[in-house]
Amino acid sequence: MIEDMEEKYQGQVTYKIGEVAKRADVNKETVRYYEKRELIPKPDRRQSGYRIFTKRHIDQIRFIKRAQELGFTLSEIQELLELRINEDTTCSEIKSEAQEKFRDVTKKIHDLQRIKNTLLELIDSCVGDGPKGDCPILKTLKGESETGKQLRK
Amino acid sequence: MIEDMEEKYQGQVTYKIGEVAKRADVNKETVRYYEKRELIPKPDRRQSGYRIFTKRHIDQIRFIKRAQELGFTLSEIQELLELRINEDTTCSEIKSEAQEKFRDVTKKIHDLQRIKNTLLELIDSCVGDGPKGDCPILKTLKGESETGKQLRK
DNA sequence: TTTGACTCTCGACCATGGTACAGGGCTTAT
DNA sequence: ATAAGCCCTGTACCATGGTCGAGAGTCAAA
Repeated sequence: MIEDMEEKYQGQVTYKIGEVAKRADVNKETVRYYEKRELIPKPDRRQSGYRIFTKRHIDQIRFIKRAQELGFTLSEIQELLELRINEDTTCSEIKSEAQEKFRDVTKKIHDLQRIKNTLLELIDSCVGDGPKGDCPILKTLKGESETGKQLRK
Repeated sequence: MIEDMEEKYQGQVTYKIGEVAKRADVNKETVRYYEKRELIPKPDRRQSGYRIFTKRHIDQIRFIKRAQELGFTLSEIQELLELRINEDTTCSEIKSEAQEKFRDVTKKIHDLQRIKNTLLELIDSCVGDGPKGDCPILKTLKGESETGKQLRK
């Protein structure tokens, strides 16, 4: 057991939380939050209680951020990280996670496309003058028109 | 002032919350939630405290559900409903709300499309055999490859 | 009249991804 | 040695859109 954690990092570059946050471009609170959610390895502590971070931590936070940009949720990222840690994990398992996400995203685009088309129809159907009484958009939302029927899945 | 609300609805079709929920295809709790959020008019009460709903309420909940399908949030729907109530509201105001939503949706589709393309690139770059050590997907997430640079906005 | 199904309120809880204190304790440069 | 500027924990809070349960009261059919 190493008692003095500060000794363990002699000669290594370490970071305090503020530095980590800046380098990974996140909020300090976010770093603590990721630690709590076990998305990054639990950092050692100085005797004062200060967290001792290394480059690994920064890299991992960046990893998380990139995966988020790809639409992975934090829970999914957690799975991804577990795969990464597990020695037996194969490339194909990671690939299939990515494929599943791809399918999710594809579906989401489809749904939005449907919504977009309906909105467009509504907008086109509305001349845009006169009082709201005759507004075809409201009529559709009320379920009074033909177009409205398409809204129901 | 009407003291006996039950009298007020003599000869009219009224509904209790369970019936409303069934007809509008939502949870009873959702109906109460909408009332609390002022998305539906406050129903009168019987002497027992039971809510008295009419067809108007059911229609309005359906309106809300349709608007949700179009990607409006409850807050936006609230605005829409306020427009509807306001006598001075014109058709063109409603139209421009719809247009704004259309722009939102279009942007969201764009973002997702970007994500989808990146995922596809990643998937294609990975042969899918061998250990995870060389997995190009992980490498990209780690920021080790060229593709990774595209991930950063 | 009894009994089962319904309704009431109120507060807590769910997931998601954080943010914002308060009230302390360190650290570091001057 | 002192003060600014870090860091710590813990808790509460933000938006979003609900859901659930407890404990009590009501309604309606047999």
